[in-house]
Amino acid sequence: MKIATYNVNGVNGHLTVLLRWLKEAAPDVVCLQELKCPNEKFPAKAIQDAGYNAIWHGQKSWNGVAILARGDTAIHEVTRVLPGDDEDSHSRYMEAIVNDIVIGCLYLPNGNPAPGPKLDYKLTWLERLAARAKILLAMKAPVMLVGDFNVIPTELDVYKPERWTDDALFRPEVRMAFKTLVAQGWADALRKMHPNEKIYTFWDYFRNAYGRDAGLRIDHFLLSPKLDKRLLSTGVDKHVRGWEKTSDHAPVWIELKD
DNA sequence: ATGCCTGCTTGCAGCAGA
Repeated sequence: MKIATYNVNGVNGHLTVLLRWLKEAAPDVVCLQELKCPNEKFPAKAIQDAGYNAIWHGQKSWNGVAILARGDTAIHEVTRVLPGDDEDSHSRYMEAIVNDIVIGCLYLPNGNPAPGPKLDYKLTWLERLAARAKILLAMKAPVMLVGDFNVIPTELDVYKPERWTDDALFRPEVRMAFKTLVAQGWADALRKMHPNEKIYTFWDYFRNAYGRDAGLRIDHFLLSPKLDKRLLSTGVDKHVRGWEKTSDHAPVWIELKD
């Protein structure tokens, strides 16, 4: 089974690229982030025509997440809210059961400019995620937390670490929160499969970042022990970032033993 | 220190992204 995550940066603005990639990569399950459209504008028909069922939670202009499953595979929605803050109106989390795997699809807040209220929101969100993650792990079920974490875990995951020290993606407290989360018992799938390799999943639109390979690794798969045991391979479809009218992220995927 | 690009808006400049 192949499961992918892709921050599309506008599901309608980049629909052509999404459909082209779906056809090429044929993942069984896909977590999307940054739909940037309200629920009624989600391109459900185009995605269905491409052969995928979908559930989605959008929002006007910003955020938005979706889970897609190929063919007849059912998607059982668990929640579309990350518990812990009734006032939080951002569409950043969806949880569903697909092929007996619990999948948390997430779009973690960026947090910039930092310090400030946006960083505070990010750190609180990370705490809420850690609380949810702990509950999911305790279920002893196959679980994965997947998506755009907006966290650069280590210096190996950024082209020029010294430029990012004060950035909300790389600040010590953010990296520490991520590390603490992983230490609950999760496996960072891409890093685990490729311990010393430079792996990027995002290249900014500025200054020809993709051409210079000035990237970041911020899209992650965290696997519970049961899924970690089934992990076969991982990858980044980097070439997709080079397509016309593309997102600033590339699709990332893992393969699991069925 | 800022803007660089890009997508989105009851838009045509401003915000957010990372």
